Amino acid sequence: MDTLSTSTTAARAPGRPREFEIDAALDKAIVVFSERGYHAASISELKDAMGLAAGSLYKAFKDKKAIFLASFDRYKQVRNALLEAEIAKGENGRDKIARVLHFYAEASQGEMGRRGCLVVGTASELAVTDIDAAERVTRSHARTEALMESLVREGQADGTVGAGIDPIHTSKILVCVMQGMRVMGKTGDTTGQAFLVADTALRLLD
Amino acid sequence: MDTLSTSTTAARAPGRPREFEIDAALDKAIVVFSERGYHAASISELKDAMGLAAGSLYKAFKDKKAIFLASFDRYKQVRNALLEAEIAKGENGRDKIARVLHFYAEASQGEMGRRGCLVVGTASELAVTDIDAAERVTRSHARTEALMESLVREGQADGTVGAGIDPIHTSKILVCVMQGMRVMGKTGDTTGQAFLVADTALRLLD
DNA sequence: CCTATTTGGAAACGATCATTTCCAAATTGA
DNA sequence: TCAATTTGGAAATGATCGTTTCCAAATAGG
Repeated sequence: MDTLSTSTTAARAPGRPREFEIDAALDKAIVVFSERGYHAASISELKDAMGLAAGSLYKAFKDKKAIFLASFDRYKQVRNALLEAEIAKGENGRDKIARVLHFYAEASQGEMGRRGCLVVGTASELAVTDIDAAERVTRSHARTEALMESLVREGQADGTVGAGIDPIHTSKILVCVMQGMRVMGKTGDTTGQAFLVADTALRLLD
Repeated sequence: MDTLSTSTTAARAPGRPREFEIDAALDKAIVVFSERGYHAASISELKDAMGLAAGSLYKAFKDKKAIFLASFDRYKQVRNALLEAEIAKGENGRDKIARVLHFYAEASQGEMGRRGCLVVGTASELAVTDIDAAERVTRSHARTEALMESLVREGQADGTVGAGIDPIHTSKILVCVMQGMRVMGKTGDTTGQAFLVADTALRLLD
């Protein structure tokens, strides 16, 4: 609701001021939702992780689903910011694509890998039964696909990606590879394998 | 437990005989678990879908988790049989790999796509918190990876797959692509796209 | 026919779930 | 200083969950 006012110096609303930061609390909720899933994450667990009383939770959010959707949006915002910072370091189209793949490979390993991707988890557990969750997943996939397509075209323009490949088909398979890496990361096989997958995927750009 | 005795003509156990077939009931449970997930699938929902009373369910299975694991094992058995039948139709290594990718592409579309893959769902929802589920997911991934690796080597031997590619790296990325297709299928985008991904993935074999 | 054993199925069970209620505390505007 | 408003937090609420209990029905062995 008033997420915007946290970044401005707006006149404070009447009443006792909130004693916790919404975004910091959501960052804790993201961990719980990611590794336990939506249904297994109880309010009791969430409030403990977020350091809040149940009453305070329900004053900040309408219900459990609202907590989840806010966590999802926060997750996407944070991850997108990190991803774009990584892409900005790239020198050309191919290098930028490699950085995206490595970004996902990194997230698919160790503790973060076992924790899992909130988008993949939402697609698996909620997309069929909840339209709001499904819309967010669809939007996320579409955005990632559009990003990859633009990077492929950038690579073709600067000569680092083969002129003969199809940007649309290639962006679709790259998104599949990234989602698949996150699935594999949940059972955390031996470290380093995700980077092998990422580097092998680059062959699709030749 | 006595899954074996159903296929033999063993002397019947004492007591009233079971009036339903375990495998047929599990096939119904697979649908519920796949599209709702483990935690959202209630016993009430499962017994309705399986056409059983709760009491009968608990005489056939120890608890909800046992129903799930039996469903998972049944799912893998059925899908593996179908997949191997499809592979058997292939004329060479590359053709067999194409058939595997198309098998997953087909499953990633329409109603079956929305229903989802029980392996992917289990990886997302249960792998972190349940060791029995995690072991099954890991075993499934390992098996699929070994299968793809053998097909890559077969293709290299018969000349339909490039001699220079790494069978291990390539099998890993192919598994990622297949898992990723199943994730994308949950939000069921426009039909036919999964097959484009499958065909594009074949470029990894050149 | 009799006992032992197992199933089918309805009803009951305690536990846990998401959510609400209630009251003291903290703030704003008048 | 005095309403009005909002939060923090503990306790209570009703619903639903997974599971068990209970009894009639159906089989096998003797």
